[in-house]
Amino acid sequence: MAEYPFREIEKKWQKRWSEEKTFHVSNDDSRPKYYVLDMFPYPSGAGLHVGHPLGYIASDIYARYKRLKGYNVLHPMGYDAFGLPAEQYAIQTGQHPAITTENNIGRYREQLDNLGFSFDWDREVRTSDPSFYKWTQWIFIQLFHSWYNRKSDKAENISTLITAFELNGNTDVDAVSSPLKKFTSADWLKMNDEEKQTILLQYRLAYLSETLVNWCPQLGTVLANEEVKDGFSERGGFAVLRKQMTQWSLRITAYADRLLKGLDKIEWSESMQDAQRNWIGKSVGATINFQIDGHPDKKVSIFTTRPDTIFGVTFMTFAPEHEMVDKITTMKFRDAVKKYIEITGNRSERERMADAKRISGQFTGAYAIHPFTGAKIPIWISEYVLAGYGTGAVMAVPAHDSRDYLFAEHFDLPRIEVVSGGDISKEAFESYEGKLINSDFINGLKVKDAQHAVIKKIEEIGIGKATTNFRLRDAIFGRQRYWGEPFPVYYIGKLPYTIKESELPLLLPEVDSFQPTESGEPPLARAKKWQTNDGYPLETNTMPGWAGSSWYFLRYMDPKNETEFVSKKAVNYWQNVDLYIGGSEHATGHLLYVRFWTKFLYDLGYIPFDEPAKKLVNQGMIQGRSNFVYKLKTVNTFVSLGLKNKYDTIPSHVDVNIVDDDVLDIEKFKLLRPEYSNAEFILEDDKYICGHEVEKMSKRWSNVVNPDDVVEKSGADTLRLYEMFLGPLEQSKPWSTHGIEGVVKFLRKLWRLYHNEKDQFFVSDREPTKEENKILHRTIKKVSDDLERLSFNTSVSAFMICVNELADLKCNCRSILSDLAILIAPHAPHIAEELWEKLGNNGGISKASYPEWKQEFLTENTFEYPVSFNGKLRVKIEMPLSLSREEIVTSLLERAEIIKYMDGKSPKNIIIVPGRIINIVL
RNA sequence: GCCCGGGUGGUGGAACUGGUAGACACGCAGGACUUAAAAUCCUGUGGUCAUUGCGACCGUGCGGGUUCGAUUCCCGCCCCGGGUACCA
Repeated sequence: MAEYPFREIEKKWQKRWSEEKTFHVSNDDSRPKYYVLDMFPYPSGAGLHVGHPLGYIASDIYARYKRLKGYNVLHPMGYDAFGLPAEQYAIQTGQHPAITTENNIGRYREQLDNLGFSFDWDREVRTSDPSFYKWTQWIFIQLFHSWYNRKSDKAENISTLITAFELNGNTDVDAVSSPLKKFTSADWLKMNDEEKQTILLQYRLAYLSETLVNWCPQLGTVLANEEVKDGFSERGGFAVLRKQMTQWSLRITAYADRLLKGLDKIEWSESMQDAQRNWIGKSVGATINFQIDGHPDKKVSIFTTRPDTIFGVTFMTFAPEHEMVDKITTMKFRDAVKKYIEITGNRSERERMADAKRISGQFTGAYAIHPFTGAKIPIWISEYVLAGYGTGAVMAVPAHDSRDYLFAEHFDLPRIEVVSGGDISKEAFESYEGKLINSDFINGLKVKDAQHAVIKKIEEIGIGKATTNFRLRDAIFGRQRYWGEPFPVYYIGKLPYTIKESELPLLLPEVDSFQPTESGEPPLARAKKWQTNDGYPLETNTMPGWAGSSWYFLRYMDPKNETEFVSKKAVNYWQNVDLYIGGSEHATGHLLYVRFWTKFLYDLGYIPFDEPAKKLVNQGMIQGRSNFVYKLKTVNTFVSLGLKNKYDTIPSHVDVNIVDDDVLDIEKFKLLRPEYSNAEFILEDDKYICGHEVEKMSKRWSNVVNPDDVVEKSGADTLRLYEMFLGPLEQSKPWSTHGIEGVVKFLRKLWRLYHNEKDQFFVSDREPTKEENKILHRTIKKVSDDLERLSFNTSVSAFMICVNELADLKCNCRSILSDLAILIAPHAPHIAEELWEKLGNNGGISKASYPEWKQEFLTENTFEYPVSFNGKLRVKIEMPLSLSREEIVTSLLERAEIIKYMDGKSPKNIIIVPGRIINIVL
């Protein structure tokens, strides 16, 4: 029998969907809306591999399902088109990144089209397109002209801040800002414009500041914290140094608490929420001021989460960069301190981390005074205290903090036990379970109560207060690169101003080279006339990769709008994303920033919601399965895996596309490279068996499998079903085509239900039997339940069971097969469309409505009860479901097989769960 | 170290609220059709013992516990994967 002609069918329907704009979505629709979004890809030169579509297939199935269920579904796709790889390529080859990007997008589009996705391509966005980045720049301008008012707990226009300054200076303002001195309204009114702007800059949500940044010399740019992994750049793996630079930052810290609280009202996976919670890192405690011995005018402020342990303080530690170090270090220790600061200051991020376990520090010769006991507390400096967190200084309590403990042990400093319950001769006792001892007025209190008591006391005597700290840092927002959004900013002197909104977009200028200038300025400094009409110089930094992705989900709603980033009408209709699917690697980058921008735009009243996505699902990674060949060291001979231990060999990766089930295609291998053409092989069982390993799917490991190849061989519907059938969406798994044959067979079997032996379309108009209805309705119920909880793998099994059962009955009943075609349309849209058309329908299956399951076809009269004795399953007994408990017991005790297992005993208890199980306890 | 996720047949996995463990599929074995192969179809397939039949026992990483009943809940441990890293 001929197999079903998937190549013609798939091409035919893809063409028709595109020509008829089948998936075009209107903003003007009376149906309820549903927004299904994929994280848009960065179009790399390598193209898509089979791992990329996993999430796209899942979201497409869901979008198609929701459409059949009567929703108006927004399901768009676009490209995160600015980024480093295209630019690195430009530096190497001189080809403009716009061209590289355009080519790559073309390739991506072809590959996506090949899989039959139901995207509305009229809504495509590209972050590198001026009509898109015009609005990225516009949002930046809004950030620049906003400040965060703690009193209203939201962002406000900077004009409200200026009004406040004019009335009362900044004495009455509660803002999230950089550190600032207090000034009065009189002070403010006396200031010139430059002074005023300098102060306002400290309040803006987009601001310039001189900070310690992650500098990557090889990439020639600064990186954000989440772009640095283990001291190396995430892209390229280059070393990262710490460097002091003036940089644009976004004041995401203003939103720390709201970003944390917002997690409770969205349906994101627990691990994703945890990752964000940890990254935000809220800790509640107190700041306490200590006087410095011999410096009555100086006090040092420390942050602690354990104010209860204040009587256990035996020394203090400052970060080496702490501004007070220089002022308090005594003559005797000056040289040693200077040397320590030098050594630690010059180390790269990588060295510092590698050395994290080594304990180092230096005594300054200075002492702090304990506020309650008056004791002199030695002040040390050490790398383990970070300048950027809290106040950059800690009160060290070695008995109850493991880092302080190790430090004290190393430098032979005393420890005082103040919370009972541990053994501080062995290790620090960090538990909250215990009572305070050796602690004056808090003796005998529990930890929590002691904390409150200490905070109350320090607030009373004015030496400290309750404080909350966040680990989250403001996000550095500039890159010294070409291929990104230009800042809509110019400078008068050192002060930044934004260009007029009417002058947007500020187009990325042409440059003669994509390298930094000789004086080390970013590439934009090469552009001719990179200045305003009035001759003021424009900013030469560009925005980082995550700028566009922080709001792109809004643009899809209204992608062609030239007067607004999104119209009120569109955003009020579509609201936020209902289901967002993407990789978990974006937990602390994109997914935090997009939440931040959403909250910001909400504060300004531009959008009616403050979370971008109600529900988020992270698809697992499809890993590569690499293959290896083993070459003898001295000669051009390759030895099969099982025999390689007998020889001295060098393993090397071999292209997985010429390996089938670990068996190497020797002829193709010989053609791979000239030096292989005369290679010799030592085989086992006449075959060359390759070694294998699971690695990331990457060109570098020759283990990339292109979806186009799978589609060519088995079809798009097969690939879609197979990727879903592999296992739960969230789970990572290595790619293997081992089970794909099962899906191929399934689709053939489905096709045959609608055809006779001669492969002619043939269905019957007779009424369905009870049994056929039962199979159909059970499947409708199962599949829709599975889809609602995104259990795609089990929905595929349900289809297989259904088709197997209908095939056993030789069912060719039109009404059954018609509903079945609709059911499977989300998963395998091409074959479903074809069958739908053959069934005599016009207008396409995506306009059909999803069948409803009916209880009447599923209700059973009897049930085959599994009967256990003491929990061990022994027999199965069929019984009517209408029986009462008593009738079941009576009926049971009459049966021979039951009596046999009773072994003459009388049952202590008989547990009956109707329709489930019977357990007889003897 | 800390925080998540996970350990189920030869393999991918199923079992949704504590109720028949191993659905579905791959692989393997045997058979039918065929000159042959492919395709298709049928049968079997967790382990051990018994196989003349019934069957019996063990079994969801390991050790305990709760329960009539535990892959599912609780306590302790081991291993694998991911995130994070001196955050006071």
